[in-house]
Amino acid sequence: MAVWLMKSEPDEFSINDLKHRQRENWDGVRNFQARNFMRDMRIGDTVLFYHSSCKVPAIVGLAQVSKEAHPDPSCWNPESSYYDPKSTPEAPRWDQIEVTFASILKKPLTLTLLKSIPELAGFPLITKGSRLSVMPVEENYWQVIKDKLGDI
DNA sequence: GCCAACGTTGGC
DNA sequence: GCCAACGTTGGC
Repeated sequence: MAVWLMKSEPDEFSINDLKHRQRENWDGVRNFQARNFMRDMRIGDTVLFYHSSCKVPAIVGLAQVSKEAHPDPSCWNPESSYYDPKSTPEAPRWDQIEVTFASILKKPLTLTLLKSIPELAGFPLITKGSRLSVMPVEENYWQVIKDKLGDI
């Protein structure tokens, strides 16, 4: 079973929003690398929910993949901020997955903390300039992070 | 196929 | 709000 990390701006969609809704389509991903990672996701995979572009960037909760990749209709909607005229229903370019809420961490794992852990050097989230919004969490990194999750 | 220009991400 | 880093676009 794989583990992934997904970024969301809490002003747009936070872990609390996910808790209230329980399930949510993860749409709007408009980066090929991130999309390809989503295509590798399988039902039941663990997702680390990360708050980005906010006061305290951090892993704030856990979720599970509950639907595998399928076309993201927001790219066909001219009203949507995710609209992409290059994607058509005949030739879908972008995919979404669905995640289901699992838990909110009692203590978020802040980016500052994660950066201070030597074993996490090389983890894409903390390498300089990395802007990937969806990334795999390799087994060795997952073991380290899991240790820091505490009581969930 | 190169690369400059541009837009976006996201930490600070 | 700034700006470094990166991805994408489009002219050539």
